[in-house]
Amino acid sequence: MPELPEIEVLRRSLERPLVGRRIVGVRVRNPALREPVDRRGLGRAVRGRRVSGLRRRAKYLWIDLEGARTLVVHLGMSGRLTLVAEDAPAVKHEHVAFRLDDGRRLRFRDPRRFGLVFALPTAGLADDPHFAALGLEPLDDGFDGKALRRLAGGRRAPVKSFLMDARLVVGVGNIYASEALHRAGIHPRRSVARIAAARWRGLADGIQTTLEQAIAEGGTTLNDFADGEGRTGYFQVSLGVYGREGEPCPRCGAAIRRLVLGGRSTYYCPGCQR
DNA sequence: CGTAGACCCTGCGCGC
DNA sequence: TGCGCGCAGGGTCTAC
Repeated sequence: MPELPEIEVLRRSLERPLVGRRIVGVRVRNPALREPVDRRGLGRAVRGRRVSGLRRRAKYLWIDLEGARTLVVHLGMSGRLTLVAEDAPAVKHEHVAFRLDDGRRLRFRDPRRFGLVFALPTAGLADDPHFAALGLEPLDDGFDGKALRRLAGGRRAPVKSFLMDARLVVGVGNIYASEALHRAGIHPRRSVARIAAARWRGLADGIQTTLEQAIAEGGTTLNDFADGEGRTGYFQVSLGVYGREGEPCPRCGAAIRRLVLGGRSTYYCPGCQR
């Protein structure tokens, strides 16, 4: 479900309603996420604290709290974080819920339970194992062709696998890797050892443009992505290749193909991606 | 070291 | 209507 644009859309949608609110209670209905939720630790870290700000790092949402704590949420594949009325009945797979001081509830729902919910001292975020080894943020200054080429030095992996390796570049998942490569005109299986400097520049641009457009369009809603207020995105309409096997390429008209790379479906245009 | 594959889990759509 | 299969936007771990 969620890649960088979806988490960024979520962050922006929750900023207004959450900042200044106090978390008055936490309910963990099922702690069996990708890593077990620490009931006591989570409650102690967040109960009674006011939200001071929301940040995004890679595909993680950082909810900063007064008192130097940060609530970390990762949506995994199927996670959703939405604000609902406090007395709204719990839904299936609502594993964690945060009660707020304004009569609303922040609901974490995640059928596949690949997501994460935990809290840390804010000062310790950078050193936490979840974040210490993360790669470049594509929307930060300094993300350009040069930086990518440097990262690729000595590697031979297919460029799509390279883009999806979070130790190198963060936030680019299965949809946007295919989309950015299509925009840049690079074949997903091309080895990073065989990409010239000018094409690295085009790829860096393609990644940024794709992610920025997706954010502007509210993210991609294939099945059920929605922001914090339940609004769906519409970037799926702008997808050039993802999920479009057999359809004509919007740029050159050739039939889009699907292949499997690293166990993930990969879409590309044989006409304009080399 | 870099890379490929298995695995975690539930739900959905498809063909039969 | 039901069943089995393949597939799904994440990340981590292991074996080579």
